[in-house]
Amino acid sequence: MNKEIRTRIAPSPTGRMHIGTVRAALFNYLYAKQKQGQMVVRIEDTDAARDREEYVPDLINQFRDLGFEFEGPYRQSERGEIYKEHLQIMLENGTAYEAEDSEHVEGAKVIRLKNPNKVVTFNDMVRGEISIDSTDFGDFVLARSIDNALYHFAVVVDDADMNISHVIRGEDHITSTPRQILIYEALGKEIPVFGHMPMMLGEDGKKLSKRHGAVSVAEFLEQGYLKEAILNYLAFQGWNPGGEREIYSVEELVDVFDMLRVKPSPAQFNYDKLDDINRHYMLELSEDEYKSKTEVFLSESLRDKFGEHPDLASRFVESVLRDRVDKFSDIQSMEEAGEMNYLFEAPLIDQELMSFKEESFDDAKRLLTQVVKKLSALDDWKPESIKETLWDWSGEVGRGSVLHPMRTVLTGRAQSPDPFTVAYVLGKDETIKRLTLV
RNA sequence: GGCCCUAUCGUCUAAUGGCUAGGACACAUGCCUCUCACGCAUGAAAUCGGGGUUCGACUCCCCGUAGGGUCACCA
Repeated sequence: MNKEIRTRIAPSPTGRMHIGTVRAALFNYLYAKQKQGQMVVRIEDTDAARDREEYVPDLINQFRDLGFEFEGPYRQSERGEIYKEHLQIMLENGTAYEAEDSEHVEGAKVIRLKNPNKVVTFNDMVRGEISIDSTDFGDFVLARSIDNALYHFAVVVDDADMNISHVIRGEDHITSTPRQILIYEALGKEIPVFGHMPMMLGEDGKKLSKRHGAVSVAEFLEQGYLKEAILNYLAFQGWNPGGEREIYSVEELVDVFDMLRVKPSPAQFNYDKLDDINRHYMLELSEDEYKSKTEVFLSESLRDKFGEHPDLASRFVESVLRDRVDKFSDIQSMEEAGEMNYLFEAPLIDQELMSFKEESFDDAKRLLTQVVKKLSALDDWKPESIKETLWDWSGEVGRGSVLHPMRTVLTGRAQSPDPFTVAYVLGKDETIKRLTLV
């Protein structure tokens, strides 16, 4: 019979959840889920000096919000007794011994492993056979004292106790795997299968850090990336299903995921690619979802205006924002760049800006008078019908001579959406009013 | 430095001994257009180097080189 597949993700509460942790969790989750197994979450908080209690809820809530189902969370800080029992086993069977502590504090003893000094070999799911001589790390310390287990020991005891069948983690743990195998052997526990996924680097190939931009999931979320996009992107860092399709939901990934296709080489983070995938998911958002997420990124005053003019806001979101936004924080940048100023306030007339090429202000004025006349007769106020009304005629008199002044009068900007869209967004009355003002 | 891992377009990657080395992002050009964005089309762009093995190597082996990881009484 097949043993149940159990994986685990074991973060330390030393900061907000790192995007790399999310990726590790995702791979563990996909693997377990696909095999009808279970992923357990364990908080590794045995380092009182660096751990901060305040990060624990963030870690757990983040996993939940991202949609991972898991067992736990367990906390190492609550498992001292179990470590103690196992330490005793090793002390008794001679695989560990007490030794003088390095600070030579009176009466203090640390517990060290009695290293068999041999070549340890294991079969890594992504890299194949790896052999390392354990002599390299000597009789390393397992615990500061019988009541104070250290990382490597706690991890092994926990993984064994929680029946973890597959340890999927970052490549930075490769060289510590033999140490842990030694502990499994000393304890007489079954050794799990290891799989070391490649590191995720920053865009310059260096370790992903603050200076590359966002590094915690929270930051990505705050920038307006959708969690579906983040997860989809992360799945493709170091893995892919082999085809040319790149958009997969987590549910779909569960079906196609394959640990054996995980690449051994490190991947560099690429914000442009993330943006592209995010845009894809944003396009799938309903009008209401899109609009309410948009409002979060608006200034208070503009948000109020949106509230006062819900129809105009909806038209703007659907016909302007949809095409121009990769992530919701782009909306913030757009507002700051003044790209939304024209929505609720007519821009000042700028004769120079209004003039198309070498044409005069009076030419423009004369043409706009005709635009007003044509549009006034239009009842079906849609971008397509507005365009239809002006298209052929403007072609005859010079398209730029008509559209350029029209657009600049409406928006006050050298660059903006096309005049048909803008007119539609502003509404018939406001459009006519602005065009007449000239 | 010792040990370990890795190496295909700028980036993410496909091709698990057999095609003109494929796709996506980014980039460039063109089309759409008064501008910007979207969209569409086209293009440029890679097997780190050297030896083997083989009828045949991106693919397997060895040596270099480069990058990364790890060497705690941190996790």
